[in-house]
Amino acid sequence: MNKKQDSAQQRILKSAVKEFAKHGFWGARSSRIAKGAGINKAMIFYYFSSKENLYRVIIEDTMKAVLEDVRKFIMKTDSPDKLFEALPEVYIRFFSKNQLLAKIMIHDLVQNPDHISAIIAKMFKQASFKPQIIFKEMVRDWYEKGIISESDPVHVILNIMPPSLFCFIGLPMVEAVLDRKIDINDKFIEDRIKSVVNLIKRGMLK
Amino acid sequence: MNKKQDSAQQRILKSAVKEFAKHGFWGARSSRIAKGAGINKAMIFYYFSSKENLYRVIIEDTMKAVLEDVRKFIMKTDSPDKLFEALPEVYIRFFSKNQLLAKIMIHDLVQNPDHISAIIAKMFKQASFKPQIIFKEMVRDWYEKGIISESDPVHVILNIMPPSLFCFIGLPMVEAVLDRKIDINDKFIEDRIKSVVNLIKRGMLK
DNA sequence: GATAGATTTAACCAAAAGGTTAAACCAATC
DNA sequence: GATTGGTTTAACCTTTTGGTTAAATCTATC
Repeated sequence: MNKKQDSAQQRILKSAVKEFAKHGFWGARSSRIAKGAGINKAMIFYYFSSKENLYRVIIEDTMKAVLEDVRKFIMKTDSPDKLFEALPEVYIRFFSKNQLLAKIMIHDLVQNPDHISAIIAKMFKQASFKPQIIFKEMVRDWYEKGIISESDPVHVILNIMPPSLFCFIGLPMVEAVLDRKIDINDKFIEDRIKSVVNLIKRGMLK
Repeated sequence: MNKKQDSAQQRILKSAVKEFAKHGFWGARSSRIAKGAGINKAMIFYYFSSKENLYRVIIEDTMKAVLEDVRKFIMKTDSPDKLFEALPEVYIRFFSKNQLLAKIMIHDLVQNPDHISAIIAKMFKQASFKPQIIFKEMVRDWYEKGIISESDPVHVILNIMPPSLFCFIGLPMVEAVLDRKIDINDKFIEDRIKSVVNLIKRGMLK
């Protein structure tokens, strides 16, 4: 730990991310967060006023970071080819670097679906670009031109996001099914990106 | 509630499934489970001895049911065509009927990856058929014959499972992104199956 | 209708949880 | 070196939790 480099606040945040990822909101213990951060438990409440608020800060920071990455990528893409390459890549790279955040997000999504969707909706309202409209129009346009084979934007997203986002969470099941250990190294990440891009391009582009 | 038809044990199980799905293991409250089942809290411990054991029973029953469904389907399939149609269908149908169980499984997978993989491993050891070997050999064989384009069984599974399994959990995010309500009715289920089957067959078959 | 065994209950308990508090500490400013 | 304001601590408090217990009730068998 970089107890001297990081401020108490940052150390609390780092420790909390680990704790929430491992145990979810309800399983997380503020005493363990304190211990992990090497500070007194009272400091959590001094800086973040409550466990719930600390959690909220983490979720919102995470979502902002993901959406910012996605935004950067999506703005650069004008053709389905590029989009179907860029989206899996940005998701997989982000969540392979931030596997703890992926876990926290999944937790939140399962336990409190309205929470995360409210955050997304709020961010989109504030943002200058409107992914809802951009994405919907893109898909309709491409389908009408006969470029892609899937007409419903809902299924387009559901075909792209889960194979990218959930691969880290689902891996233990795959390991069990195939009776083989898989470690998430650089090669695995590159392979996963290639496989998903290939799947999506061949599966949805005409 | 069918308080007269179901036994106390069954009512506890039903109520517990709801509670665990909504709040996860740590967020679940035995008092709420009791209330939901319309029985005294002590009965939970009378029949299931602990909250943890109640949880274990539910997880194991669920896994058994899923694997039995999958087994039935996989035994009937000898060609990649059939497998790539059957797998998404069995997953999507099972978890659309048992969305609460899907949530519990995801919870468990995130919070305690070793737990669920140990259950799977144990079941496979007891089972007469060996999906690990069958699946691995199938994929290798098909790849060598040039039937499929993905050689790694890990990625084959990661391309099939998540778009099927996680679609119900991920839906709130899709709703937020597209700014549209989506209800999971029969038509949605059929569309989802079609879309995934299409994606996988076109994406991985040569 | 007495006995026995399973089922159900209200009342209780110890431990652990999130959160508070008041005092101490520390660094900068005057 | 006294004052100020942010930071840190140990000790404490309240509520809630999973879990227990001993007595009561029901059910069936003889």
